[in-house]
Amino acid sequence: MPELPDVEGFRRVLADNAVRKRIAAVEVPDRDLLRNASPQALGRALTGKRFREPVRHGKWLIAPAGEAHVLMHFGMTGSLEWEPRGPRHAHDRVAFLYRHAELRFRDMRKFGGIWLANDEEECHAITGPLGPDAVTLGREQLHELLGSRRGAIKAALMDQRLVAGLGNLLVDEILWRARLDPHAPAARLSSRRRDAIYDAMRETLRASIRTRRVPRASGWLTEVRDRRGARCPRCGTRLRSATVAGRSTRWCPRCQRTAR
DNA sequence: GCTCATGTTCCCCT
DNA sequence: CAGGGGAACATGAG
Repeated sequence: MPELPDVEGFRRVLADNAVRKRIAAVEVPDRDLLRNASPQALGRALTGKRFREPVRHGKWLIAPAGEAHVLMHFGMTGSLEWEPRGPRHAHDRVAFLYRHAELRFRDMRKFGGIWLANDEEECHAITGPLGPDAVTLGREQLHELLGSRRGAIKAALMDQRLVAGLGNLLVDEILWRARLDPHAPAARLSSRRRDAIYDAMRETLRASIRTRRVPRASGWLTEVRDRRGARCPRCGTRLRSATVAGRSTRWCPRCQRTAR
């Protein structure tokens, strides 16, 4: 699931439940998910400490605790759950134990992970270069970023170094709303087109964050995109399907144009 | 059995 | 250096 709206939801799970409470212990049912620290090192860094206010940047969640920062990335199937102590889910890979509950890092496919950093500099080294977060991105900022970008608009919006937080579903949804072909060259889009992308991004993010995920809502591309022979919710034209920017892509050949 | 999956990284090309 | 394409990672679901 995890795109920006999901991770924003996980940030709230941590912020609403686990912040400022004493971490009693850390348990690691699957150490594969600890990417740069041993279970012992994670336990030493966090036991007896408390998470402070977590920050989300794109699809990364960063929570300071004690002298350390815990970084989480959720890959394709990760999530963060606050649950009473008791039997864990088979895919719980790391558990932060509290007095009466646990914060559980769950991840079926194990593409996600948890990192430990000592300072901000190490955080940046772990996340790699990230563009401005999609939620706080300004209209003019988007225009500037796209202006110097070669290649398809979809590839540009998916590139975390350019804009952080947009994933495959969101980008297809945004381009569908903006009526723009995913293959359209990112640079030299008309100001009208860039405005349409920006407005579609704002609205899609707003609605998705509210539901804590990209909804498969009526009137959205997401509602139909995985059906064979799916039709455009707007005009009924059969959707096109192809790999763009390395990802499965759906778009409407009638309402989404390449033209500037 | 087969294909595909909301992410990232690495390798090889152009 | 910038981008594109493909494979790999691990584990299902249909």
